[in-house]
Amino acid sequence: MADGSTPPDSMNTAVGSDSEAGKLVGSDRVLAVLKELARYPDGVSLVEMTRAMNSPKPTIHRALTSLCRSGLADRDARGHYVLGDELLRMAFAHYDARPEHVRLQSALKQLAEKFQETAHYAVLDGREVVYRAKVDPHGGAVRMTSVIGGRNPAHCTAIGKVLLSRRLLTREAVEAWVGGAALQRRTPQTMCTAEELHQALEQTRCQGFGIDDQENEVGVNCLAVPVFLKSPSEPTGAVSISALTYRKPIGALIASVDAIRDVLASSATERA
Amino acid sequence: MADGSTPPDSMNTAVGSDSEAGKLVGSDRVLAVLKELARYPDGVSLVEMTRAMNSPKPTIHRALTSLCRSGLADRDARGHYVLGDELLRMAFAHYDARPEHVRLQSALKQLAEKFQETAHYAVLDGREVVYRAKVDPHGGAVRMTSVIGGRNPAHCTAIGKVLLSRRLLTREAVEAWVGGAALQRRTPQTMCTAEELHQALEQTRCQGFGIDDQENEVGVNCLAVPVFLKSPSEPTGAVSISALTYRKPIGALIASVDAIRDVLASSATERA
DNA sequence: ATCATCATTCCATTAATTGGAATGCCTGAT
DNA sequence: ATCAGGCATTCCAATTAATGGAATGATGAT
Repeated sequence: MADGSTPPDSMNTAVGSDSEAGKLVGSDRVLAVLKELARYPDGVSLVEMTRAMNSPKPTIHRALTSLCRSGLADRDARGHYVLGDELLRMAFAHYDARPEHVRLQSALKQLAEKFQETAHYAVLDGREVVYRAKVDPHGGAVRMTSVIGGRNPAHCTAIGKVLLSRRLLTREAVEAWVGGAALQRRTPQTMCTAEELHQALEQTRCQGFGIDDQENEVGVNCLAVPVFLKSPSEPTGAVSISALTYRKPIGALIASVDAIRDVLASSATERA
Repeated sequence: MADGSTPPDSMNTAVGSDSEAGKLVGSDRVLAVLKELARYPDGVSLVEMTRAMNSPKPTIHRALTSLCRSGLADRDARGHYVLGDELLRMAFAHYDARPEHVRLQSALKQLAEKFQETAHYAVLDGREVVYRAKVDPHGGAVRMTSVIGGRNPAHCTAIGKVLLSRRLLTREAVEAWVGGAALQRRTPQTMCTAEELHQALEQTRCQGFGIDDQENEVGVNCLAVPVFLKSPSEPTGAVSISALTYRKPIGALIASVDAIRDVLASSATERA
């Protein structure tokens, strides 16, 4: 079983391919160690970390010592380094206090419970969406792998499409946004050309909600409606319901769109 | 409304009284900036941070730049610095992956739903308990202010008492643990002497669960049962239900203890 | 008892941090 | 349009801390 440590893969948005990075120094290296440390929920020994960062042992040792001193890291019973309570407290407290979350948490819970599916809130950041809040339903045997702070390409998610639909009004705008690089294909359904995307955005604009019919992951579909936290015209982000296709096909989600809007409306006024 | 920024108070376990700390340097200062940054959910400007840390502007600027470079901090629309998506992703992903959490998350959800009260999992760390997982019930008008990674004195919490009851077997042991410093009084009910505490631990040992009858906060009571994640004899931590006294007095909690144990037992076997 | 592995400490060299001061940039007032 | 004030950003020489190869403890397995 999970004895020692689990050096996982699959992470990171773009920048830091930790291992062989261009030799970071000083504080940057300490921060890189912190980020690497987060990848080992079971803890990691100094030598393992040394290998992962391929840096001399004393350097890593100092970095870890520094992290421990500030409470951002801790050592478990076996002497392995793990993320510290202080870091977790920091992150969760900050998260709980963020205005967008306090205003959406209850709505997301209601949605997750009502539909027994995962509810997300996410914002647009360039060509990707960033998940800012997430509520899982209760009993679910399967769980979404999404994580707060995690990302997905905007063009193949319901949230991305509904947010893009209000920004990319013309075919030219869509083409400019798509830019040189082709859109990543995630599934056979993914829309990978500016033309397809433009069509989809037109439709999204008309109906006022975005859908993702297994365009990001086979077997999962999604419906998203925009959320206006600041301006009444510019959405700050969008809320989505992600469902397993076999249990709740995209048609069922579309049929529920009014119910979703009701939940959002009622828990918005609740605070207003 | 929440225009600028909100420099809060009330935090930290012991060590870093940020503001006038003994002039940290190098990476330590960067980490201190990171911790301070977490206190401003609405973001903070460079000068504000400069004041908060009372350090020269360029230094803080470099620290923040460094944090941004690694994704641990970001800048919002107004140019204010906030905790970065990367930090949140890190913390939440790490949290989700921790063995103790994957094994308890579902049980806590069931407890929170069943009793419509907040369920916690916490471990003992010296004279305090550290909350490691938390699930709030749905509709609740009031919410516990506890945060994951947060702490409370062990002697006035149900979790602390049930865990201590298995470690401090004799009156002498209790006295040694209490040590010189008197136990902090949180409410009129708080047990502040070794004698009182020893009595309470005796009873806790007999009944196999710990209670906190408004000993930590007036109007809130709590019941905790130990959890054995590793060894079958030494508890790794404890799970508690925290309830508002007027809604569910301590007697009601005690009456529910078997139901609580059932939930824990069933979701333990579920994974075994 | 011996060996292997890992954590920790040492210290001269090296290279990065430091912070006072100057500059650039934006916003709002006149 | 112009100016003032507040803020972010950049400069640079002196200083100070980080660096890492090597030595030393600590720990546990054979």
